[in-house]
Amino acid sequence: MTKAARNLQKPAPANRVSDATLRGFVGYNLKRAFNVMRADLSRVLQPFGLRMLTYTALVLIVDNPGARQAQLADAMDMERPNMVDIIDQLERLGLIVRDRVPTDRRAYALNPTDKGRRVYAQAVEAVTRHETLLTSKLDETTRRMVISALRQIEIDHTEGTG
Amino acid sequence: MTKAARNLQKPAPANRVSDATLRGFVGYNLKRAFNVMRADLSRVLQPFGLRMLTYTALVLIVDNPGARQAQLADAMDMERPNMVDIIDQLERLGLIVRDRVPTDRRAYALNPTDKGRRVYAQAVEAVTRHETLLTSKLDETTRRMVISALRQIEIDHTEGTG
DNA sequence: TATTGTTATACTCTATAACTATA
DNA sequence: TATAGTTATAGAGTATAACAATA
Repeated sequence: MTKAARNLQKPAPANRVSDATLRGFVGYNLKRAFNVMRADLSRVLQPFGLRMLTYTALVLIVDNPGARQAQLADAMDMERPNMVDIIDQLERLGLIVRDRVPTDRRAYALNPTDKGRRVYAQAVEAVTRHETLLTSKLDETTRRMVISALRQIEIDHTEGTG
Repeated sequence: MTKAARNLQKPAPANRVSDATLRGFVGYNLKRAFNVMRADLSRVLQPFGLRMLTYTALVLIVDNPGARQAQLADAMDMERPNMVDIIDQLERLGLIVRDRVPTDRRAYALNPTDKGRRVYAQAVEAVTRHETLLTSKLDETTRRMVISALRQIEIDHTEGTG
């Protein structure tokens, strides 16, 4: 029996599940698009031994040498404890170092290594290609408008909370 | 010492972490907005004993009574094993039932209970209010454009993959 | 007292492999 | 052989509580 023939035998309402109710929400479409993006990004970052968050942290450290973990956690909008493993991994990969801050012996100044800067350049390039594919159906104006709208969603909430 | 005064004493590059490189990517803004949405949605759904995925599944089951788990997993773009716990939870909450399909004893027809339909109505209303707040800075045209663009991102990838 | 980094822990979302009972 | 649901397991991304060292 062909797949089409099989489908015809299935009960009508169960034949194809409709998500029409949910499709009207930005939140639902946001979740779906995010999932697609994350799965694809993971694949792109795998050759570098990176995942989404270690990639993000590496970019922030190269762009902001000397930043502390708490500042990084703040910038990534996450809790401090979750930074520890991320920084551990980047250090183990030899991409960054934890330098002691002489004026505050509680803190670490996070700095990229030469290797870290090289991997940064390669990874950003790979992610840029990934982004191009991801948004291939959007013209530049739409792409910018989406970025702007997503930021509005984020900022809006941040204002209301803290 | 005031917070502003403290900030002035910190080393310049570490003072404020810039994510300018990442902000140019749709992917990064997507992730940030998604995180905000998810945290807020969890709070909204908590009074119903629901989380993001159980809410999604409940809506799909009420809108598509009789659907099987595999179909639901397909609609939610997730692997079948991950549906089990979601359906278990909805069943334990008394919101849905697993009815045996007479013509295929391997499968379950998922159906909402009366309580499930009531919670559905209340939860969708609460999520609608949440969505309104989330997108309060976007006019209706922009909101629709964002939904359309997010869907393009998702569909684009789906075409390339399967 | 407050902050930095840390440990411990738990919850949620996701994926893969392999099993059972059916078909 | 293939499919529906399941079990077991692992990897990511989150959050909270509490601690030691330092400010």
